Amino acid sequence: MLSQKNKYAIKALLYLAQLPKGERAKTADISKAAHIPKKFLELILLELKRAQMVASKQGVQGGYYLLKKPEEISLIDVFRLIDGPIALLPCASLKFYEPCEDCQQEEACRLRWALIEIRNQTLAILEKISLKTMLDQKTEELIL
Amino acid sequence: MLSQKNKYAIKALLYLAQLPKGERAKTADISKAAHIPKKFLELILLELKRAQMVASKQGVQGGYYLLKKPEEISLIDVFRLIDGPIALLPCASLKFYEPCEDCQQEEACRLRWALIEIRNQTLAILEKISLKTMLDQKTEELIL
DNA sequence: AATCAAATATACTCATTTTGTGTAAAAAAC
DNA sequence: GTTTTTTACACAAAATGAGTATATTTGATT
Repeated sequence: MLSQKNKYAIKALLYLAQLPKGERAKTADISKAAHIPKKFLELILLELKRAQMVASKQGVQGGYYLLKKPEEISLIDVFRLIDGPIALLPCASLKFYEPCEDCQQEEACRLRWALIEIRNQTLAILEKISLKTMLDQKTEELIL
Repeated sequence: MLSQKNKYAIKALLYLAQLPKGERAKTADISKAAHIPKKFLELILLELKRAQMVASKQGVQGGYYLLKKPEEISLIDVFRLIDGPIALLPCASLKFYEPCEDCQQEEACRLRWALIEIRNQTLAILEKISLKTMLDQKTEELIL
């Protein structure tokens, strides 16, 4: 499951992505528009800033803005930044690999095989979905 | 991420799936073989039993055994039973649907669209992986 | 029927993570 | 130099995860 924080992060990024070129948004505005607790949002935006996804100006006309194009920020980047590994267990993770404590012979672990398969497929999906993709989506395309 | 419990559940099921026809396994054996705390395992097996995946006999020659064929139990069944929804948010879930509290117009939520897309793809993968699939896997097939 | 191994049920503990809030300082604009 | 906004750090409440403890029930074997 997506953490609340991750959900907030994506919503905030989507908000920034919709901003007219050159404009900035203050946390108060994002907070109100996306229903995100203001102080919590500030924390999240800082993380996004450290990851070079957004930038900010302080002061009266300040605020946050995207540092990359909407098509250059994909869900996978946000997920990894906020929630960490994509894989369902660390032993199957690409970027956050850690062996299982008890695992005797990792190579032979049936579960790990399955989880790596799942991870590979998930990566492929997540890479494809960018902020732009999300904004361009039409209701009709949705198959529920 | 997969909960520890879910991981244990799958490992226990794999163990049962490898058992010679007609044999039963006691919790102590599964616990030892798969490195699962015995009491915790009993809890998990009970859940699997209520879900009709396994059955048990009490008494001296008792133990647990699979109630279905290995090809009839897929990861999706176990995941849903133990960890709940597959979707990354409840608003995108098929079996555990719940609207977001703050969501004004769900139909227009960009994030939800993406999450439903992801869920659909994930479901497809998880349905395909059964206990049998996992046991049949060969090391060479693994693309890391 | 007595005994013993094993399953079942319930409640509880403990640690960690998540989700925030509070306070204060620094930066920029005017 | 005052206002507005970001930044930094510390703290706290709440939820969740992981596992334990204890007691009871069931069923096969002797």
